[in-house]
Amino acid sequence: MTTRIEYTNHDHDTCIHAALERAAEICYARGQRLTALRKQVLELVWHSHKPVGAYDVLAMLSKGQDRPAAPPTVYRALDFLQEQGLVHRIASLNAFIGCSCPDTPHVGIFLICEKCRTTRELAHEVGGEASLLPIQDLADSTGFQTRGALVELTGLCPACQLEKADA
Amino acid sequence: MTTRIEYTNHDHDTCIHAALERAAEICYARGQRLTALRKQVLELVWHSHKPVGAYDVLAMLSKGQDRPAAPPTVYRALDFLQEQGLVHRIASLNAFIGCSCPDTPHVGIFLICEKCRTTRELAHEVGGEASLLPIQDLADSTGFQTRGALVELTGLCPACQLEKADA
DNA sequence: CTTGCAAAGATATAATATAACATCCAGAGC
DNA sequence: GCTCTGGATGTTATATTATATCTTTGCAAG
Ligand SMILES: [Zn+2]
Ligand SMILES: [Zn+2]
Ligand SMILES: [Zn+2]
Ligand SMILES: [Zn+2]
Repeated sequence: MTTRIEYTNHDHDTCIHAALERAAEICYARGQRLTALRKQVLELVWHSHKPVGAYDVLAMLSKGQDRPAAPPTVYRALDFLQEQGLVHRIASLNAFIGCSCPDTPHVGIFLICEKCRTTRELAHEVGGEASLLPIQDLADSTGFQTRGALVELTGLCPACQLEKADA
Repeated sequence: MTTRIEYTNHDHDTCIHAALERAAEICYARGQRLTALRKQVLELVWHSHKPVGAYDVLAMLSKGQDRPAAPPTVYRALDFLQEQGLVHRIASLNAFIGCSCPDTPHVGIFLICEKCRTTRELAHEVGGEASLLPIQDLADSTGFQTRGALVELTGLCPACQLEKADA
């Protein structure tokens, strides 16, 4: 049984804070440096439960600064965060989202709402990784050696289904 | 049991020809116009079993022309071909590949070789669509209403595994 | 102190994709 | 045949995403 998460009416500051704490622990344990910039980018990515573009991060990062940041600044930070498994890239949106379970490496499985863009990661949930096995098996049976994967489902989140029914 | 397809040493002209024939039939049956340009773009996408970028198509299309084609020309043709299910977009590569089973609409499942880029579509094969069911079920259990999906596995194709063993 | 190295800054440019408007052309109806 | 019409294509400009390259900074080991 999968727990249903409601993103409306939740204390998102807690989400952000927890993510930053865990990121710091993980990087410390691995001898990696979660610098101020990297931490700030991670915080901006966690700004919502919707994937955020690199240039959105760039804009947020630059807001109120005398000199705006340049693209490589953001991309480098995002590269680091991806390497550490702290964020995932959503290929279908050219955007990034914080990983909800960065402790162990995993293939991300994402449910992306076409209407509100709210995106939920399933991989870490009960049965998440297991649900990939049939595809893996099929790939194996063709002699393919899988090293990475990308699973993105698009559709309507529960909240947006209700809205649609109202209209 | 899945049939193993070898892309080395096959008569690829036959692949291309068959794909164009079927595309013509499908478009005719649907009252859609497979114009000369669209057909040419489809042929260029089928040029290999590797995903091809829009600008690669553009370059091939423009070769030997007095005035080179412009990006919208190619993107419009690719949009049409995608709508008709004749090509798929590979999000992780920003590239396009001919669909090997365009008769019925389906979610593409792709095996992408990291070394030679040869890409194989599994969705249409025995068990292909079925292999998505566990993920679908998991999505359903969270109340998500799935409308589309994207599955891309990266790794090594059989041929490149052998090469690696040689080295 | 200085030397080395990773991170970040700065500049330029590449690669991918779309907006907006003009023109063409095949087929329907007269 | 002629004209009207709508989809397809041509054309120009620009938006969006990402990277290459070189310089500077900051920190810590020796
Ligand atoms: Zn994750
Ligand atoms: Zn939604
Ligand atoms: Zn072939
Ligand atoms: Zn290969």
